[in-house]
Amino acid sequence: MPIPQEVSDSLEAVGGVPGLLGRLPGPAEVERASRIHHALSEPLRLRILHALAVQPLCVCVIQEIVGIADSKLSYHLNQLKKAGLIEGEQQGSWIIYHLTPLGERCMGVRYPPRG
Amino acid sequence: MPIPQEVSDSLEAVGGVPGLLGRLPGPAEVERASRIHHALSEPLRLRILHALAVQPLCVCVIQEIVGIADSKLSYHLNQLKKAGLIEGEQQGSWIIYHLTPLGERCMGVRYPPRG
DNA sequence: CCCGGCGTTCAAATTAAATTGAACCCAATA
DNA sequence: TATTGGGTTCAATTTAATTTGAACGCCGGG
Repeated sequence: MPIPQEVSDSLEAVGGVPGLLGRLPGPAEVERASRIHHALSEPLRLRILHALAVQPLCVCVIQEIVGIADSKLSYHLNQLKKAGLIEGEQQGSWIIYHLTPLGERCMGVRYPPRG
Repeated sequence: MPIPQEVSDSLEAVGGVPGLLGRLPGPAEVERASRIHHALSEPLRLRILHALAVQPLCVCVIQEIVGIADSKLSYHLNQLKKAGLIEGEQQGSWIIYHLTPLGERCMGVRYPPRG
């Protein structure tokens, strides 16, 4: 009795472990998704993204919204940028950040409770 | 000239910073989402979820699929469980893990490049 | 009852991420 | 060109997450 019937039966149907392995996404796709999720895994960064989902904002206004030190904010903005979720355009003295298309798609996903 | 026109104009339209703050989700919702994203932020865990999206599996089969030490696997399964993405049912000697409804919804979301 | 397989738990060590404050760069303005 | 406001960068520290291996608990078969 190697493994439970319930498992081995359906595992047969997909070609065993090798068959199942063949159905999994490749490393590149998995790592891309994990990087995006990691960027989204901090409340502070989610809050920034929600604000930018309303409209583009310069750093000083984002700072008012989240209420943290400059360098900390800059760090998190950079994390979001590296993940491809936001971009910043220089406008004179200011840098105006906005969501990228990827960022917008991410903000469209919701995780309601008991789901 | 406090902040850029482009920003201040649209900011006016939503009621300034206070108005924008009112549009943001509350802390509970944000923290819930961040916990889910954190669980999804590791390639190993994503791989496990993809496998479970094909069919329920006992730990020993998951172990074959991901090829890591038992205790490490157990740690990551527990992270996924705590995030509400998977559940395990004891079947005799084995524990069979499966996606929760939330887990299934999460696996339906994709992040293709250049999006 | 004892033993082996299946999986979890625990504490210690490692590694990764976030925070902090000072220094810095750049553009605008006097 | 000196100065100020807006943001970033850097190195050092702190904190959080992951890894590792040994010990443990549970169930089922001799």
